[in-house]
Amino acid sequence: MTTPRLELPPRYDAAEVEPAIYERWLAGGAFTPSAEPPAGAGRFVITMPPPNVTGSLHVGHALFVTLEDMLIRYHRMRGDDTLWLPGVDHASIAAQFVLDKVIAAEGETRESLGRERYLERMWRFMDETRDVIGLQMRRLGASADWTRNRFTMDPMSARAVRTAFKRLHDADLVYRGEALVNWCPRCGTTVSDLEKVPKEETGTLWTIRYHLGREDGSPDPDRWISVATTRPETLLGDVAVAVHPEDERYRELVGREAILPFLGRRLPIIADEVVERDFGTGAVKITPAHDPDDYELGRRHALPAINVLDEAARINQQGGPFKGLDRYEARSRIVEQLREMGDLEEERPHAMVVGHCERCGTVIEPRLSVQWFVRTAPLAKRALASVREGRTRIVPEHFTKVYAHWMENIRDWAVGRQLWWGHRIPAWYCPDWHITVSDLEAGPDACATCGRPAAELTQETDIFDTWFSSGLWPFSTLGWPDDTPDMRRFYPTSVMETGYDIIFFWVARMMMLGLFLTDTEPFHTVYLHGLVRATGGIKMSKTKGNTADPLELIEEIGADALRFALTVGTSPGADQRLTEGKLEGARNFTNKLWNAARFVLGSRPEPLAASEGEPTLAERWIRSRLAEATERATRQLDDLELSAYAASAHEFAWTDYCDWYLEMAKVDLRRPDIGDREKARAWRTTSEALATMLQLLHPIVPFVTEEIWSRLAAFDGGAAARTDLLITARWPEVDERDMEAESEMAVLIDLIRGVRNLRTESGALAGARLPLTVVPADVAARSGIERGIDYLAALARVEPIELRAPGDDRDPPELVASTAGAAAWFGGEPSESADGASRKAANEAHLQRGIERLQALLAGDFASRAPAEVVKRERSRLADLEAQLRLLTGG
RNA sequence: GGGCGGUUAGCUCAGCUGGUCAGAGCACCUCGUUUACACCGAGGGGGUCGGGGGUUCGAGUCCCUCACCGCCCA
Repeated sequence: MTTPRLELPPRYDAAEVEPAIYERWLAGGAFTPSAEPPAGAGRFVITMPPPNVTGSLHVGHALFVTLEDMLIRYHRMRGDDTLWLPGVDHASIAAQFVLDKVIAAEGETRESLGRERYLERMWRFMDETRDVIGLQMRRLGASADWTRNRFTMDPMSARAVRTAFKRLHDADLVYRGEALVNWCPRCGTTVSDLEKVPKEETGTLWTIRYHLGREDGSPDPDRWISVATTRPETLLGDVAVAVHPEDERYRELVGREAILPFLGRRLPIIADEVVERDFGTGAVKITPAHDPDDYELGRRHALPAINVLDEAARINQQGGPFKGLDRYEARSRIVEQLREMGDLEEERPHAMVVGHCERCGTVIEPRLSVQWFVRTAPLAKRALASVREGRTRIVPEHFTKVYAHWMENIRDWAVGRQLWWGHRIPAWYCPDWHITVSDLEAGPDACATCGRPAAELTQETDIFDTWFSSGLWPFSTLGWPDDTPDMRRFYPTSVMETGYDIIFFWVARMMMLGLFLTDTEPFHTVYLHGLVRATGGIKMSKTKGNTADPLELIEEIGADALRFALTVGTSPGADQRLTEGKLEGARNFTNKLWNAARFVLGSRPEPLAASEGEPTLAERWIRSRLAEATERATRQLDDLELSAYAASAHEFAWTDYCDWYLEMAKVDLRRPDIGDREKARAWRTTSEALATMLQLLHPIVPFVTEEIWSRLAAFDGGAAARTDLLITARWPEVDERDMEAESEMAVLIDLIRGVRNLRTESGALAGARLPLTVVPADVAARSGIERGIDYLAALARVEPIELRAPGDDRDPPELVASTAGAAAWFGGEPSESADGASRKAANEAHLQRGIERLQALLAGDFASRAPAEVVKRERSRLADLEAQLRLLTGG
């Protein structure tokens, strides 16, 4: 019999294989849902969290692509009507930041170009960038429907944004008002809390004397109240001094006035419970226009708010002598002059947290301005109820608390941004400042209030916060507000998979807007992944420092390995560290699969006869294990236990299939007396089990499984239904288990392990074939061992084997392998090693301890109070241990 | 200040509704070139599950408390 030699290299080369496989999937149209939904199918839809258009693939993207792709591939194989809709986000502030740098190199600025030309330039820039990240995602194997690729600045999205705003406005959920916002003086816009990065810094805490006012309003040179501040320049906007109502030091001063240095403004001294008595002097200056806490306090006490900074954070005309100075310049001048005046009481280093602009690093300035707001309370109420009542489930569950806490304390949402790149707020002002909101692309015909013609109206210059358009993502991408076929077919979506760090900024907004606008939860499950932390990186990519570049990793170890490593390491809601060890292990796994296939393909009998005969124990066993593995994988994927799925599939492939089954299959295939038909059957089992295993593994390691699948299809003349691509193959059905085969094999595996162990203990040569005596515990064990005796001989390297009657344990030597199903020892010249006796003693002691523990347990309340089933299990464990001990001691 | 997590083998982490749950991978030690794979195979050592209380017949698993670490919100 000739075994055909295959042209497969012994090492799997992912870089060689992967690109071609992706092309095959694309060419097969595998990513796009069929024109008509399959009859009777379930539905599974994910709208991909749109990455920033200016970004490039990082390891966080790699994680989400992997997790979503895994779910999508699984459901596609299940036969569900499956859609994974990709897209990119226009990222106003990030895009402007990047473009500003580009045009700076060309000697231009935003202002020099003007809004219109700047936006034209931006659109050209978008032509270069908008597809980049999608193309990078394909390297990971993302099986997204690129025919439905969306962009948050598409006309489709623009219309959804206008419509959403109009509907919110019509429902009185939108207003224009004054509020304190995070202002980036360099970017010239409001930024959200998300875009404000807190950094710990050592600043200075200055203590300043505010002299008390006399009757005539002049400062009393001898009496003052001291306030502490880290931002002295804001004193120009001070309107009061506050103390705690129960602070004895200041009680008598409450109700009096202090005089603001430089400007002579009269500041009432007021009492409020929010003042921290232990901080600084216990008296604080109140600057409502430049501090969030002061703003709140100012509202409670009906104080005015005086804005002293302009858009570039320079002191404005309110700042008297300091007008025109930059905030930091003003700070030092003010400190200097206070010192000269003798009113600088103290100056000391102070650890504090300062908010910086995520984009440009500039210190964020709280600034009072007029903004568009969405009234969130009614929206949040519904969004909270959806989660509370289980219509949308958050995974992991404990994030429900985080979500609820935020929804319960929600603040109105400032949706305007003072930027150019984005969706312009569709509000128009007439000369009398009447506001008209329109969802028409061309804007309103006339003022809704006074009827002035469109020509007299001017549109709001602010644009929307980028999160406003991404908040509409699950439905704007499907054609909302139109009643499109996609809306009807794919909405609401199924799982929103994203990072926990944007639960408020994105998930919460999608919930609120989705419920309000579509009257249904936009998804039934929110799966929150964690962050991928820094890594040492894989050996060969040290140039990048400690950031792992997914594209480099894919080059080195393959997309499958990267996917596998990321998945095994992930746990919903928790961060992970991507280590070199994990990456290597994952690469080794793809190589293991490759080599298992190499063995199967290489051992195909030539020619391949028709199958005949009853399956061997190994065949029955692997089929049963496969049934169990299928059941498990199905349940884990259904339950979103993605890391557990990857781990169990790995375990099955490596341990059950490769280590045990293939080794036993070798025994079956190489039986000297085997007929062609029997051999064909045995081989087909290896190949069919491999095929099923590939199906189970495909969602996590799609490339290598597809590659093997195609080679198997080309090579396996007999197997049907394997001609198509694996990506569109059906997920395996769960077969019946064969419990007899499984329990017989369990005894056998246990015994083989025991004998291998005995070999080490007795110091026998690893390669030497030794005679073995086996004493089964009972008849069932004996029949299993008998059936698998050739496996025992081969895998434990023993022969001949004397298989005795159950319980026939005459003349055991010192060293005995003792397992639950059988005892065994080497026959012939018992090779006694030096530590044999102590080994035996240790084993005896171990068994003895176990027995005593169980005896004590069963003698106590346990026997009467624990469930019968549990007691029974412990009793049989005890019996097992006792039997093992008897064999070991020869009595 | 409020809230939410975490603390399990040298490292990275699993352990669902309390009852083989003390595990996996890597690392480590010993052996091994049997024709899929040394990116491999066989065997092995290693943890009083952060500390202390409590509930229970029984607790990494529930409750209380303390310590340390992290994140979010203010």
